[in-house]
Amino acid sequence: MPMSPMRILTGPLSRSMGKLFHLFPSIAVDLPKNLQSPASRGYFANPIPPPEWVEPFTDISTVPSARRDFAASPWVGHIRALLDGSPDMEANLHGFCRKFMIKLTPNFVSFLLKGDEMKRSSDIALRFFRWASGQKDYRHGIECYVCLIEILLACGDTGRVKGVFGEFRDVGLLMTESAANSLIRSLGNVGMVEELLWVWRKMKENGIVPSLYTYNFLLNGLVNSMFIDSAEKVFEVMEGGSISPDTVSYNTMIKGYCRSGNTEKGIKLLREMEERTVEPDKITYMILMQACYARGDFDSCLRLYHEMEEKQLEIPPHAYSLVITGLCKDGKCMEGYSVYNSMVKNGCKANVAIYTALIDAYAKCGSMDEAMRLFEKMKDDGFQPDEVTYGAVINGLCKLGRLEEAMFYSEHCRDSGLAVNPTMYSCLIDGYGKAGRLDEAEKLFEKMGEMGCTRDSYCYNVLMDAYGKHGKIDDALTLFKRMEYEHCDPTVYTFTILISGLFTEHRNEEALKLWDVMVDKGITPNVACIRALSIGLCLSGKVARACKILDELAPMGIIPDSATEDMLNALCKAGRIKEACKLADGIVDRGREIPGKIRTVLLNALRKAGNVDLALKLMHSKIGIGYDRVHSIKKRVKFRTLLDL
DNA sequence: CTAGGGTTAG
Repeated sequence: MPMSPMRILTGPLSRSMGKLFHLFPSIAVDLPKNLQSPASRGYFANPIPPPEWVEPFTDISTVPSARRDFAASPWVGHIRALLDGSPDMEANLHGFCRKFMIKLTPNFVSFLLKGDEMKRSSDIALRFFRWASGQKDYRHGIECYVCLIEILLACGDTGRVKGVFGEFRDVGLLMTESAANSLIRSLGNVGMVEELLWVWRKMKENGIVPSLYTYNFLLNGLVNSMFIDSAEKVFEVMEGGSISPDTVSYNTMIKGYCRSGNTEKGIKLLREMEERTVEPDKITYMILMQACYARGDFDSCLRLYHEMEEKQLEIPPHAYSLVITGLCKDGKCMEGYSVYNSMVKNGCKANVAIYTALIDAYAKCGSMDEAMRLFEKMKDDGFQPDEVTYGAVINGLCKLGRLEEAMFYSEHCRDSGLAVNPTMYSCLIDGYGKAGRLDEAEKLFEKMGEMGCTRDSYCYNVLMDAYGKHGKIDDALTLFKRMEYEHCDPTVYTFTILISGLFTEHRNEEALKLWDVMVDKGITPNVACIRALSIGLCLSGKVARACKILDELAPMGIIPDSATEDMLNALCKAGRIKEACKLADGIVDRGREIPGKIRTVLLNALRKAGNVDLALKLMHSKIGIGYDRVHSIKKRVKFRTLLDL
């Protein structure tokens, strides 16, 4: 009986067969039917042999030597193709291994677990793992558990990891250095500290000395789970031991401090690095710069960038992004532009966001022409402006009242296939509204709907504001109803606009009703909203009522700190000094503020309102002073006496 | 091993 080609593959000739396939791919045609079209035998989901069939022979030198035998085996491609997650997967694997007399080893199983098909689905990995453990004369090695755990972790499948890890712990395999390092790294990355520490203990028990890498993985694990104190302790152990912390250890600790909101401590550690001659690298600076940026501390961000420059470190593109956008947000467009220039000089390409930030900053500081020049420049540089860029341009133009140009760019934006978004519409509506061109504002508001653009609360708010500011509060109220009808949730701004508008029309009761509606909806009033209400009430002579409502806010955890000042300012400005004094006395009587502070506030309010005489009178009197230190007597003169004197 | 896409509105 002639030897079947199938048998050749199972024997020691398999490797030479592999070479033959590479040199003469046409040989594959001569293979028995079950290998050419394995689907017909139920082995493969895909009738076309997978690329692995030939791929391992193309460049064997790239395969690590420990794995070379597997990678070079021609049936590896087939067995991988069997890992398809089909219901017959286990049966197919079983059939294939039997037919080719493939003996499973932990080394081979872990090799297969490292394949790409496993990364796609943790289910397949787990099923393969389970199938293998049921095979005769086979027991999983520690590397198999490590691979499986890493796959499950990569899939974010923490629940199943816990199960598999428990099993792994119970099996009682001997811990190895590489297994410990892999596990500490991967468990650390997802913050499974309990399991990580078990591995650490096992490692120590088995006399494995942790390396610098092991320590760094441990630090990273602790930091990722926000165990900063523990990380600090480990770090101290390193400092006192034979393995000194390196740049990575410092970077990890700095990341930890930054993540816990302690950027200052992170910067302090950077200085310590310098003292101990551990060189900070670009990653050190990136961690710190990002932390500073996230906090809005753009000055520190810039300082760190300059330090990087001085140290002649390679500056990553993202660092430029942070510095430029930071400067732009601070309104320092010139400085931002100068950093942009150094970026270009260093061979870094800008991007849409950097251009957008610069355009926005120039527009906001009044250099609209410079902003438009950058807008053209970015296009010359090969960047297509996006919705945000158009948003910045349109906003800038609207704020300057250059509405026709703003409209032109919104059309231009649509013509370039970009959506005109609610942000742009709200800018335009606001622009027309502020210019008193209510018809056009309304038209745009309706057009949005026709264009299929969903209106957000901003769009309603700006139109409502326009109505309110032009004496059309009833139109604003109608729009408010429509907003509710169209399922758009009002915000604190919506209520502020309506409350101010109603007070302007002396419709106090309605304003107060809306305030209650707002509070009932669970919307927390902000400073502007409180100001609208308190000033509105004060000016309509209801000072006591204003004070009462403000007092009611305290139990809700809202401290209206500038409300007193706002009210006194409003009353003084309206020349209603008597009421202002009464209010000042009332606040002191309630014990809400110390008399000295109220005295200063009232004095400033009088001064601001141009009432110099009374301001001077107050300044030279003892009015409002609560405690006479010299005579140790409690003594307070009512503010009301200011007018009686 | 440690860092990695921001930017627009009242």
